[in-house]
Amino acid sequence: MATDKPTIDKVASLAKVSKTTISRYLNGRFEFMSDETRKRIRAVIEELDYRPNNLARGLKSNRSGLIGVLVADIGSPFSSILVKGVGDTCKDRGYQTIIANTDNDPQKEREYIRSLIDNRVEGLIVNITGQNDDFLLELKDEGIPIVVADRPMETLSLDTVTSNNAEMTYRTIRHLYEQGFERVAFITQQISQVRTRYVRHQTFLKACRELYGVDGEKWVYFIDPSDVGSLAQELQAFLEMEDGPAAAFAVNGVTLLSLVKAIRELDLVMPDDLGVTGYDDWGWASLIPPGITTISQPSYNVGVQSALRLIQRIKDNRPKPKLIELPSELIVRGSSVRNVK
Amino acid sequence: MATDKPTIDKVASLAKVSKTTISRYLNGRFEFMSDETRKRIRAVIEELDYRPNNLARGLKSNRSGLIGVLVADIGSPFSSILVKGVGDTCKDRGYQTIIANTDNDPQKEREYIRSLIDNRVEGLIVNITGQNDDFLLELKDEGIPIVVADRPMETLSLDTVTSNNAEMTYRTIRHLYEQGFERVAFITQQISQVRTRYVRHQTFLKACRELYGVDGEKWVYFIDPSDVGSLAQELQAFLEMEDGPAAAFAVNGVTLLSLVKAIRELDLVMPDDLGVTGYDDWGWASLIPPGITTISQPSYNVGVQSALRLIQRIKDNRPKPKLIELPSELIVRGSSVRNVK
DNA sequence: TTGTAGGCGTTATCAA
DNA sequence: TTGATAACGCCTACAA
Repeated sequence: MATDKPTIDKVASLAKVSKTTISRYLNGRFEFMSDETRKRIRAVIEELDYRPNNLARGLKSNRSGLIGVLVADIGSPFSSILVKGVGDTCKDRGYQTIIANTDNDPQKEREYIRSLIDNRVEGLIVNITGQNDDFLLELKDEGIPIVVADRPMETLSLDTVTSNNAEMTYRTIRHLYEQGFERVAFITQQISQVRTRYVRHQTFLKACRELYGVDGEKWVYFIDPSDVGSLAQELQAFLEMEDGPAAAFAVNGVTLLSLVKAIRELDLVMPDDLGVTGYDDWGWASLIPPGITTISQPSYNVGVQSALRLIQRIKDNRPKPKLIELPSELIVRGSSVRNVK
Repeated sequence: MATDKPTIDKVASLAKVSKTTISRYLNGRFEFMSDETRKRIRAVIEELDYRPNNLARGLKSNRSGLIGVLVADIGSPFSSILVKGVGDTCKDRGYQTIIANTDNDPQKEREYIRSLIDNRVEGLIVNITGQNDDFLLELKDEGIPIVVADRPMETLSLDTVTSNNAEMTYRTIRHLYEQGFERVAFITQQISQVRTRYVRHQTFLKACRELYGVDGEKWVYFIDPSDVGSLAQELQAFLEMEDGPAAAFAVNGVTLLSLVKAIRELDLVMPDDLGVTGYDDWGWASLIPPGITTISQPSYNVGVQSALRLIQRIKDNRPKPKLIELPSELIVRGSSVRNVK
């Protein structure tokens, strides 16, 4: 740095008071301060454009003003909008967010968490990979405030903010059923340990049993979203399996995108050849004729609520873990509506 | 925190050496350290799961290991992918990124920058709003390493990583011209002070002069992307203005999305009623029949290069500012290809 | 090869 | 109403 930043000592000497008084001023404790000194201090601070050093503050006070956020994939709209919700909320309350991207890699997740803690973040908002539960619980036991965003832990032993996955999945399958589709392909990435995928998968099976009276497993397709060709093949096979109106449900936005690509590759017409539904309304779903039926998640609000809960917990870490489930919205469009009778 | 974290003192006492030695160990200066003490220290550190406090480190050494990143809108794929590029690159080199979202608001931009500096970030990567040039230059003069990502400053007085906007815009208009479109609407948000918008706008005008021999201003439409209805009206007016094949160019991804929505609202057929091109290939452009012609920007790489340049500059802040222009790609799809002769 | 001591910029506890 | 002074956890001359 060319020009060295002014420190509290410099302010003190120019204002002709001790640094204790400056510190009081900085922390808004004017109770016993004469108006005169207060004004003098303010003048000096403005003059120097003095700003306290947060590292020093944090070191002394154990309050860094930093909140760590881990997301699985910042490149996906879900994560980035969630991050925005967190950021806006934290800013308003005097916190800065440090964001790290785990790429769904449990090892990266651990490394980043360690590093965030080294930077003395006051709390953590985690979109978990699902493979570090024990590690997270240790941290909790060490007293670090943690909120789990979007993907719950199986045990729910941490504060969790998510959306009503089971309900919406069921409702969507029922919608397809009521529209007269006679079978539904469930298109998903490997479940890995991702709890939302798991819940959606299980709910799908349940809906198949209760509505179609079948074991849904035969309609489940595990795919790699980047390999549209294979997906197209699988889809073809699904369609040829039986006659009658068929539909598909994509487990998340990335998968839905692949699904629509595969449909285009096969030159299928929605909903006649295949009814289409799935997770994540990312702006383009309405544009693809005849409009894709999607479940729109409250990502921004998940971010906001996670941040609020975390900040609460930073102030008082005693409360029992709480589960907050925010509602998603099923947006029905042409791709799942059969106009034939 | 329930269990207090171990400090360097604790490690020192358990390892029966002074904290100087521990500090040496932590910083990898084993040159004059006996193998035995080294092992002993390692054992104690593992045993305690000791990790140094970054705040204390940064306070003393003036190296926080933090890099600040400001983006205009983290919710847009452009920003979030850029952020990912920055994050990946920084992580590999031992830096953490603090990300802040300015919402294109110059005041927020200033506030965030101040706050990042309070946290002693070692450098800044900024997707500038374009209205804080003086402020940024002051910071530069104070010795803070800064890289401008995507949106250049008019004066180029800072390191800049961006893409070849002028070239790609010109090439796209020429493509439309060569396809026999007789006029081109330029759909844009308010330029504000956003340099990329400005450059694209100016290039459009230039292309109009050189190719069509007209003043392109009459074909420029300033729109609010969230107001699809108005855009549809304007588009209608543009189409009715004259006969002959007409096309449109959207200045960025957000605008392109609105444009396509408006086209759907008006029930226009691409490319017969309107040829469509524009910035940002965000995954869905290929899905909308007949496929939308887009310019795909190297966002990830802009992030990577920005980070690399910044880290270089953190090490040596003397070099003259450099402009790095990365190539974008024009992806021609059905929306701009006239198959009639 | 290792240790002593002082300081980084704050905050907090006393005492005045 | 204000000020000395001692931390916070680490790094680094300098000394041994």
